[in-house]
Amino acid sequence: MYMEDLKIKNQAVTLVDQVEQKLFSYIAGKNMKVGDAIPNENELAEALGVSRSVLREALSRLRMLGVIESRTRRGMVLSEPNMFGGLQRVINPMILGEDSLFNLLEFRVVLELGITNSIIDNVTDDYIEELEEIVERGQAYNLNFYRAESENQFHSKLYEITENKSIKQFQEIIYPVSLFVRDKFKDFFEPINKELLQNGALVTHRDLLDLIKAGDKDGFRKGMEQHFAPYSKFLKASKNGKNPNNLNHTIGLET
Amino acid sequence: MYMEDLKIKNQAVTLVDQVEQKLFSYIAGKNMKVGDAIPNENELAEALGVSRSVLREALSRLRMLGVIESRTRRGMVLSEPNMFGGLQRVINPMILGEDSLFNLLEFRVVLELGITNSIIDNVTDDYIEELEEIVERGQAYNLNFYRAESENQFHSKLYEITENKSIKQFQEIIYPVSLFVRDKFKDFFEPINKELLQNGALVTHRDLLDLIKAGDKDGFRKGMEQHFAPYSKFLKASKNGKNPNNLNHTIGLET
DNA sequence: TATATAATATTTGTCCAACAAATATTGCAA
DNA sequence: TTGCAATATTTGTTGGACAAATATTATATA
Repeated sequence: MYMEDLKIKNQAVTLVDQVEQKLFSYIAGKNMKVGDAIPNENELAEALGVSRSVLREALSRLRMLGVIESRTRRGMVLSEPNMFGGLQRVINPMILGEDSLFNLLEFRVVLELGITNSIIDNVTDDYIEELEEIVERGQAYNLNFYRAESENQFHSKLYEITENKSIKQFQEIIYPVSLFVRDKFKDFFEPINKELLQNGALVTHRDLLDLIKAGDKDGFRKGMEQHFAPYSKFLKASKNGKNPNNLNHTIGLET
Repeated sequence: MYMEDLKIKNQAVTLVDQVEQKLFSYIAGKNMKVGDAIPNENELAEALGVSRSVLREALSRLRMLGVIESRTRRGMVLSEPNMFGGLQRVINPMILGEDSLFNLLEFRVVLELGITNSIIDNVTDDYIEELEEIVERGQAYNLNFYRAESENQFHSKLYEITENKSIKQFQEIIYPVSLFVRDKFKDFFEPINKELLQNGALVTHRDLLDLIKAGDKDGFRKGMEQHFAPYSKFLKASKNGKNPNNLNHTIGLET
């Protein structure tokens, strides 16, 4: 028996939770496909032995996730859910703790390093032209902090090149986290960027684009690693000083 | 005006949707933190000008996402949401279309290639020992299809080494997709694995572990790329034959 | 007075009944 | 057969009621 099991549950599992569970297993169990009809509310409520209100609270959850759609008199049908709809909702209000924020920042870096091969493989002349325009529009105004617009467009375009809608959607949802962290801890990032600039180790979007054009997988990946160096340093520092509150202190020691 | 705007909405935005939206902006707007109390249902319903039922259907959604917790008589408080709770729910029942499944498969490959650096940086003797045990337990029984248990444990452990809970949770949710696809299209994977085996190009978990122990970042990454080669080939084939129904045909042409 | 116990009030969880709005179906008329 | 009107059905929304849990208050006892 694990210690967790001893924890007093803040609330017994509610009827709605159980119904939600049953609905999901009903759908999964019947091997239903998108477009298939679902019994109407009265039938479901009776079959489940709960009131229509409880059922509807559960159905409301499925509706939010996009698992079902419903129209008056036409009933409910299964639909293809938006995989990251839930993520989008909970990220928007920044109630996430710093641990989660840092995890997401690292997630983004990892993801972007992971797609480098795919980018080189998939890139076309059209894509390169679009990247060119984005880079030209985004003249750096402060170290490697590009104008937010161009910054976003450039990285967004990289994901677009993978032609993987899920990855792209995910990136667009968690991208604001990078901005948030970068802004909140600018005291950490600015000296690092300054140092990189002095050492000539700053990898700009222009540099990255040139590497893409050269079709140099290893070079491009290493370029990306260097481009994300400030984030990597930040994440490393945050891991050493476990407690986020100590972060500023940790930073003071490291710079 | 975009064409999309012309599309007949399958249903006007419902009251519950609007209330959900307002609740999220309420939370975001007030800069609320975890643990903060939320007005009780009657107050909220009145303030929003909707019935308690509608409000509760919206609250039910926030509860599912873990944004709020509620207990009888103690009211509702903000809580730290589970970022991937929604994803977990919609992935479990395999109602996702093949496009989404393939995207998720690629997502996994990308992610695992992206964490290779982090793994080399973070790995400790303890982790290596755990990996050793996992590899020993999992003697290959059929080409590079490891016993499912060991397969899962090995890759799961790699994510664990990153010490990023979000990435690990994400991986665990989408991992079943790999198994599902691999099983569904085994006619595609088996000849490829056979070919890799004959060419001595099969990278096993043992090989990967040796690369990790050597601390060889480039080697480890290339090893992972090779380890995922069957998936990469599969994804490439699926992209060429756009229509998933043609996939078997495409495969026939390519092998 | 301090403490334990009982009564009370409040808040979420659940049920029920009704009506509104949309729309599929049926029946009727031209 | 086609077009239109009446009907029925299904989801959307409201309001009220009670149950269950628990915080708060009042009461009784040492």
